[in-house]
Amino acid sequence: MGLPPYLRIASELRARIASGELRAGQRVPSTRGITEEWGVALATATKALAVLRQEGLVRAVPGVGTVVGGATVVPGPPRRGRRRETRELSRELVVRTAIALADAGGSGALSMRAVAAELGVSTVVLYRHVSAKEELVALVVDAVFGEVRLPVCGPDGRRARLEASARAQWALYRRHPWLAKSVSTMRLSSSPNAMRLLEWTVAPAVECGLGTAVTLAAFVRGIAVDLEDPVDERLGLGPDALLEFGLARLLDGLAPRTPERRPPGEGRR
Amino acid sequence: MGLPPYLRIASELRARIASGELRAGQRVPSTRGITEEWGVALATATKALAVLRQEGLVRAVPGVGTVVGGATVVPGPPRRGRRRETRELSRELVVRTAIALADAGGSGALSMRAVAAELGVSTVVLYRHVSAKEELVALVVDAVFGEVRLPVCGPDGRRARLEASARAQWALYRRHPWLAKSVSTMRLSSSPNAMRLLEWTVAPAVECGLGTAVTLAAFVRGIAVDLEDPVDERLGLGPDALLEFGLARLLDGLAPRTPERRPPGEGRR
DNA sequence: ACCTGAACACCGTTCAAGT
DNA sequence: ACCTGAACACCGTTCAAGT
Repeated sequence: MGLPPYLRIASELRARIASGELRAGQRVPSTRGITEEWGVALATATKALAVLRQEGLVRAVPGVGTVVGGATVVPGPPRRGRRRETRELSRELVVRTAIALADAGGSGALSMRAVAAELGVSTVVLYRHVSAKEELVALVVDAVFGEVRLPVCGPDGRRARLEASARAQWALYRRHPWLAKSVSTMRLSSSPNAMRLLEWTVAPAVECGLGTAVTLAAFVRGIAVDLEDPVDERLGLGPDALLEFGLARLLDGLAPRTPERRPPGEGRR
Repeated sequence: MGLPPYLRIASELRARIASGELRAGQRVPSTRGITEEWGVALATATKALAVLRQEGLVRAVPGVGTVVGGATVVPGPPRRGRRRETRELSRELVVRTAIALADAGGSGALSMRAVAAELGVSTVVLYRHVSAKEELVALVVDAVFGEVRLPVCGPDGRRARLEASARAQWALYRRHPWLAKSVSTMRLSSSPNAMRLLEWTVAPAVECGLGTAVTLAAFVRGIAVDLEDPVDERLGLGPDALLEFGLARLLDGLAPRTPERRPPGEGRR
């Protein structure tokens, strides 16, 4: 039949829902899953899911994925006081919805129009909460970096702390494969939560400057941009193996196991 | 006046051309220059130049920038044989034009429609030479990596060779500030010229595996993504200082000055 | 057979008309 | 005063109508 692939996939999924094979609350295939099952590009998978979302058949749930069921209330913060029952649009809800869409559909799914549609409001309404998409992306990145839980008395050895920081960042990029691309379009230093992480990385006991933390962060992000697309194995190394190999070597340079050199004075900020 | 900023800038530049302040062949301000002179975003600068290009007042010249003068023949390869005089559209010319546009207007200026407009053909024509934008970007990246001139008998010391490779890559990213973002949307391993560079990096004499070259490349690219936007100095370090600091530490790890450890067997491909 | 204008399905952002 | 449909200026890609 002559349907474009994304419509064909959408109607196959629609049939699965209609037949009861996929029930309300159950997850439909993720974009990644769709690219594998149908052998199509990420953009096609994203569009297929967007069709079903538009129809109200499925919705994006933060931290879960795309599930069957009409767009209802995105789980919000615990209600306090006697506010009226209807969900109130807030900057936080906009940001949370954007994250849910990106988690479900990749970086291509993070658009002003898609966020508005998911919330059931017209696009212009978003501009009451953010000045432009650029600001939304910055808020989204900051919110995601806010997920990182840093131990208050973390490891004090330099190498251990740098490694802990790098692994925390890597875990974040793994959890949100679209994140590295979004980070690449903004200044990480404009995110308070990212700065908090960088400063934790080079806490006083570690005795090195912010440049060390930024170098580490650039390396981790440099590998993480490959997380969104399916790996090709031509290099014989997937992103995880690359991270392990490169991180070990970088730590050797930044924090030799036998401490003999201290990173040059870069100004402790 | 109520004109949007990009039209205001376009008409100011138009006036400079009309008055003779900017003459045929001379360079008009680059997008970077416009962002600084008028205090606007990169996208605005790009749009302003696009207006003038559409009008045929200026054109993008590979390796030079945007210059005054109607869209005529982009300098092509030396003509051989007795082909007719009219410029013939080829995949190579499409790629060269795309590079010129990106050099002149940043990564945002690399669009199918803009390339077609610059060549004076309709957009569909491009699809006779590339299958999709994705392929065009891959070709553009490969062509740019082809600019790197590698010494046939390069440095044989491991550290010296790794450093030479990293600096060659950095120079490329500096020359094409949009490159890192384009590379981030594709697999570097799909570019023959990039693979050539990676293999040169870990030539037999250097005694390490491709993983070393890929680690180095990920680090350099991770810092290079910040090259397109104007720096903020909140971290106290610009990309150049970051590269110097991080590269030195990474080399310490990958190729210690007193060679005592050899990178683990990663398979020499 | 070849070529391309117009369309389709998007995008971010703004304006003007409506309540 | 507030809200939003429709518009504007894009984007990548495809189709169908024209020569």
